[in-house]
Amino acid sequence: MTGDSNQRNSSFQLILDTTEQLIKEKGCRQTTLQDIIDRTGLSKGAIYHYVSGKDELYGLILKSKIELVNDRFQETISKPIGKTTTPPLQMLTKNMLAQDEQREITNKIFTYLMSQSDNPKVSEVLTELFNYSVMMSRNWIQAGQEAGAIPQELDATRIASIFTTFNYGLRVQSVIAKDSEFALQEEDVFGFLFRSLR
Amino acid sequence: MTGDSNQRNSSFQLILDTTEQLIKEKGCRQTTLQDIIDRTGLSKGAIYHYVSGKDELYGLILKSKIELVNDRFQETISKPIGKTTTPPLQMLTKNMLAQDEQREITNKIFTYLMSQSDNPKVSEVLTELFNYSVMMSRNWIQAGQEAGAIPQELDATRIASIFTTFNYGLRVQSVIAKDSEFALQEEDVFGFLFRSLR
Amino acid sequence: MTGDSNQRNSSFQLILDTTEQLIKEKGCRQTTLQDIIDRTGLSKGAIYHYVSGKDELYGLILKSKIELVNDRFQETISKPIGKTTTPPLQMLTKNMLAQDEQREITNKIFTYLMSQSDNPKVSEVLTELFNYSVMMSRNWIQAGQEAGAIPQELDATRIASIFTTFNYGLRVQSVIAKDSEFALQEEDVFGFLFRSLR
Amino acid sequence: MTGDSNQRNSSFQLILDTTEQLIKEKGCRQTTLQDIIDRTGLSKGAIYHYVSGKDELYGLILKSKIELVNDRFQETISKPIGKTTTPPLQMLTKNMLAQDEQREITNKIFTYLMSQSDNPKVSEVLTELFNYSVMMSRNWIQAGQEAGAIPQELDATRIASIFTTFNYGLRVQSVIAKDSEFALQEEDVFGFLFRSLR
DNA sequence: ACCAGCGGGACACCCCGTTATT
DNA sequence: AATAACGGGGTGTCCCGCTGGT
Repeated sequence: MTGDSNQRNSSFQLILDTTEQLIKEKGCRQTTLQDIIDRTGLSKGAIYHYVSGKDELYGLILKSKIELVNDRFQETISKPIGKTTTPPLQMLTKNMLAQDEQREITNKIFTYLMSQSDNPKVSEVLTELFNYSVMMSRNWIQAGQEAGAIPQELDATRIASIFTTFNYGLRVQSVIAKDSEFALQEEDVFGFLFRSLR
Repeated sequence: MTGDSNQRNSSFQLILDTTEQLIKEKGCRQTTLQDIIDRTGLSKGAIYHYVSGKDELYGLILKSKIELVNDRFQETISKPIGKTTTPPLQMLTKNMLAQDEQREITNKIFTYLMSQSDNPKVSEVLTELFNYSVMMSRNWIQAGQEAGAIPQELDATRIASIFTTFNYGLRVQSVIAKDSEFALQEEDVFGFLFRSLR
Repeated sequence: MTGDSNQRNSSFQLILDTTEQLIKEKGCRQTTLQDIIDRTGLSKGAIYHYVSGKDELYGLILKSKIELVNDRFQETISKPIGKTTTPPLQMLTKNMLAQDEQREITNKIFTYLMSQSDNPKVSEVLTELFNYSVMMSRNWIQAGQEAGAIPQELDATRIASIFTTFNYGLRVQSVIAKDSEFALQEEDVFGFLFRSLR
Repeated sequence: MTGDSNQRNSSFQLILDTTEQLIKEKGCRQTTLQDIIDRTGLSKGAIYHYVSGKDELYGLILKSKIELVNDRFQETISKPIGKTTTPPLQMLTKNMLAQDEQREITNKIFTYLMSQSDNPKVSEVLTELFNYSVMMSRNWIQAGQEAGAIPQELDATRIASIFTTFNYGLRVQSVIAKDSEFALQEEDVFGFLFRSLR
């Protein structure tokens, strides 16, 4: 009984995990359905049974990644914050500039999907993601306001939009100008965030 | 001789213009070589004679667009600026949020190329573009500083990087969240720029 | 028990009716199992529980349609015929040239199955159908002979074969040359039938 | 020069001939592009270069076959006909009932295309073919009339339409009821044609 | 410099039928 | 009776390189 349920989940999860790994290794465009077939051992039909195509597959992975990040984030802000904004701000800064695997892969998928945004389904996922990001950010700011660390008079939604937009800018930068002499450093980003919250 | 050379140039320009038009109509991915061949009336060989493939072609168009924008920008800042930063800042704001054809098409190509950034040639073009944008922005800020409109003690390069990054964020936003309730408005962007320059 | 049986019948009938409707809307080839699944709300397994595949399903629908037509026909000829052959001949003519939904749909299924006649099961259904048509036609002619409307010396079976063959020809014509200037008109068909029965 | 031209023709012709052979062996539906690729040694791209798909390919083969048959027919009727209609009528009868390879293969392709007649391109080919057949038939009848073998007062076009339609009926019969006890025999068909021309 | 046609390989989408399970 | 998971194959289409001509 659970075996069956696991069987199903395991195939689907296998597709997700395998694809993620392949994206990590080869990038989105270079990862083909054939690659996924070869590595999962599943057939084309089996994969098509779970997802309606590459776009949806990538969208699902991106979503799950984002949700994972958010869960971690929620955990963090649910802990009591001190009087100063500095510690969480620094954490946020690091988050935005992180070059770890998670951010790397979400960036790859994100850029790939952006280039497919003519597709309404894709566009929808992307917009949804943007809104979700803003709302997450707003939650965090409001928590900061309640804790007295961020001025009450600031419009949390606006600041959240600005943060999110800037964050996307950083994502772009990390893709196209990773090694540029002009790439933003931690102190620059921190300063930007700090000034925005005064 | 010049006739011949002009002939070539005109063919080359024809390819560029036609492709741009096609991108406008169908998007980058949907535009095929066959489309370009059909509409230009040129042969595949002729196209490959000028460019090494679709990516390079798109890169060239993007470059030319950016240069065109910059030329206009340079013109603007070469005119004397008044004592207040406001007027040029407002212009900049409008520029960053513009939804006109020029920005639309550069966004399309930009997102397309970003998804191809595994290709070193593409990546190079993109980085070059980023650096170019930062340098342009820096020029503008320095001009502002010399005119006394922007405080001397600000690091022009850093601010330029932040502006450029934010600008890319806005580009992303205009692609994925054009109609989101959270999309940034003119006053938000203006406020952000203004605060950054104090 | 009967409830259960009715349940099954209703599922089976649902499949038949839904498929017929889909064929009417999209044609045979364009109608996919997925369409049937979506519209019936049944699963693939359920469908395969009742029929062995698309071909058999279509065959069943075709058969039921033909039987329905024949039932109506039998009814008609079971009524006493007058001295002249004209009225039933005209009716037959109209039948052969009818462009109504029934004939439309049988034509669609018929042409589809013909293209699958490599399949022995399909071939069998088709041959059966042909024989059935000839026999039906013969019944009618014999009734006419007994009534004295058709000369006794004619070989009913032969005439029936010729009628049936010609009828198939008309089916073909209605599929491939519906609007051709050369398409047969009612008077042509009537003349042909009339001359055959002298 | 001619070598180049031949090279092109030979590839194209190879595709046509190979496909015809495959249809003969496996039938239309069972013949896949892969089969054609394997046997011709050409690539999918090469085939796609010559034809726009299976439908067009089959249409081309059918057309060439029909034209070939017509050429032979034209040759025959260009020879002087005697006073009686019998000899050419018998030839026509044999033609209509022929079970030779030519008729076999045109039947196969014809039935296949009929099942695809939702496709406008296919439909067009089929209608064209019908009209062509009627016109060929009319030519023959008119020749007979001029030679005095067929009564002048008959409407050649009408008779031609009836012949053609009947011929299609015979094609259907040869596909679906080849071995039926009711299948028309030579004498039946001859009788039908003979009576039609009185 | 420019044209023309040929050819190769890859990929995404989609579909049908079967099997394991309940 | 009915479901979900799965296998495998087919088609259309694309991008790009090659060769020979002008």
